[in-house]
Amino acid sequence: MAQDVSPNKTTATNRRRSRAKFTEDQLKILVNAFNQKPYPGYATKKRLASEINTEESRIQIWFQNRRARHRFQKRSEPEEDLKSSQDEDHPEEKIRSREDRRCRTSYTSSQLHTLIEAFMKNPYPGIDSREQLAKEIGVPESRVQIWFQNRRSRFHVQRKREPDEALEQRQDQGQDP
DNA sequence: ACCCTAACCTAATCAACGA
DNA sequence: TCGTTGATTAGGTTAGGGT
Repeated sequence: MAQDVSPNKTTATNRRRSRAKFTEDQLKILVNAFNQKPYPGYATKKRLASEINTEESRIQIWFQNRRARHRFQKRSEPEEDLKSSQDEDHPEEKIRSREDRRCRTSYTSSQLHTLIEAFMKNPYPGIDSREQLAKEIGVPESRVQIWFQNRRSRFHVQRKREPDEALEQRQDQGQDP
């Protein structure tokens, strides 16, 4: 698609975080945990993270990717396997036992100010920028990443809503759907 | 070249908190 | 109670590292 607000590549500040390589032991623990609970709560992710010595955000990403892969496979093989697997959700039971989320981060107005300013300069900060920002305002880098994701998403939505009007005080880098 | 998958993205939705 | 916004999800894309 021609939707390229994309990061300006080679700029050092837009680099991705380096790719993790899990050892077999680590993978074994992750896969095992996944088979028991594909939707772990925050406490579980935290525990796994310290167990295999990585960050909680890596665990989160790993589970997301793993679930996606599984769904894809299931689509290929719609039949088979019906009952042999363990557990299946009793909806009610599952909803009740919805695991804990990470508690909501609340930002001070000065932290928000810093974030917003950075967003206006570059809505797609790379790992280095995010880490620096995180250090500056004293929150984990993963929270900064989530903040940018939400901000971008809502920025896009807001834009669709108001095609015209309020076209006065906006400087954008020229992009139109 | 190709494959696998971590990293990253958007859009929708859940849910905490304050006015 | 309701709007704002942080957290989580589905589902898709980008890119690093191994073959």
